[in-house]
Amino acid sequence: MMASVSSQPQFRYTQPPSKVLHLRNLPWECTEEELIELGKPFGRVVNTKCNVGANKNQAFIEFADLNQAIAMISYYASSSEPAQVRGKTVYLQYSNRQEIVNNKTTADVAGNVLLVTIEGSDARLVSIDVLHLVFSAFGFVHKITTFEKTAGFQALVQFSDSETASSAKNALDGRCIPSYLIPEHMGPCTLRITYSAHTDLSVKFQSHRSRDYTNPYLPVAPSAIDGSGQVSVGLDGKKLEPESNVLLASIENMQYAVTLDVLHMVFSAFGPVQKIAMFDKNGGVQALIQYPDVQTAVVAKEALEGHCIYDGGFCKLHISYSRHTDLSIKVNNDRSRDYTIPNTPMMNSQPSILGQQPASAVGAAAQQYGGGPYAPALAPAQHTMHHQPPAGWGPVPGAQSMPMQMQGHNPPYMQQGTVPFQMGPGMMHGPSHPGLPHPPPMPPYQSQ
DNA sequence: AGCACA
Repeated sequence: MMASVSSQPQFRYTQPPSKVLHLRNLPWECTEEELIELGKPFGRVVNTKCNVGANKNQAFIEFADLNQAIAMISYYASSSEPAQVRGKTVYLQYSNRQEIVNNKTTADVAGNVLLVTIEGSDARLVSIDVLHLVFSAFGFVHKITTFEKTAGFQALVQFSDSETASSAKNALDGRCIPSYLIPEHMGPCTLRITYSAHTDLSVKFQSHRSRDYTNPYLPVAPSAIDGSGQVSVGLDGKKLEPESNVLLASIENMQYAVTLDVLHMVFSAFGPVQKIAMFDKNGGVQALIQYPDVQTAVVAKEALEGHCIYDGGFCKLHISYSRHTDLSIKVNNDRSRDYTIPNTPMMNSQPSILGQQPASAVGAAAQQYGGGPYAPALAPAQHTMHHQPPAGWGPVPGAQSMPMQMQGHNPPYMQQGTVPFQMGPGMMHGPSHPGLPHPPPMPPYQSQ
């Protein structure tokens, strides 16, 4: 006999699982949006096709992953409530196809990330800040990445949700960037917008090509296109970030421990450091460093941005201006310290971490800056985007084993005609001495 | 119940 199934079985059990589901008994003019809504609770719907079949009341839903399709089938297999669209029960089964084939791409499926192509002869002169400004009018922009493709200059703009992204797309697709946001000599820049298949962009650090605005310690550009003074200054990609006496340093590729004292020494090369607060952010370490004045912070930022605390691209600093002006240090510990409080035990808590006191280290390093043995450590890093992971090799003293050179990179810390690496007192040369920094090759302390 | 070429 027949197994006892309900009078209207929603499922056919003979189909092998597929990430494509076949739906039938749909209301007559079911939209793709309704299909997405139906499938959304179970996973990411990457494609749909509706109005298929003889009576145009069938459809397909394709999930990103087979398990998501299984989840939907499984749910409704045991649910007392059948799957419904507009109150009408729809019947689900695995499709006998493995993917929906149509001329639609993910670019037509609404998502929270937009793929923006900037058209125009001067398209690549459009800065990421202008893009941020334009798209922020529709909601909080989480991240932006820009890149050059055969299609031209493109950007991925990430919103919180597809609704916000859709409103931006609807308003901006085919439109030009407002002329007051770009210099007069630039021709019109038209935006062509589709949906991206991305849902969360990977932005490793802030740069002129990519930004992550979800970091609360980074300045946020004006959220509306209001024509105020700030909007015209974003073309160099930097000016929207107001200067501050407090720097936000994030540490990339942190192979070695970077302690509060290391940071204090590095940043003290430019002037008195008043306060430091370290914290973990997005799986990395960041620190806020407070100077008494903006000028000192500017000098420190300019000198340190993109430089590495340790050789071999380790512990690369990315520095921006914080919106803070005075840090609130509640307790002095190994993560936060207020150096302006006279009776505070500063180095005492970790008496022997440093080979040298910061001041002497700075003095010793000062003469070396620009070509001496210590210079490599904080030379400008040119490969800011894609460092090779250092697995398998350690920084070994001696020119014969410069790993980045061996990998065919132009080692950013190498300076022509100089001995690339020499050991010095207190120098860091491998993971066996974590916490020992290079003396920072900084300009001498300037008190003004 | 049924599975498409836009």
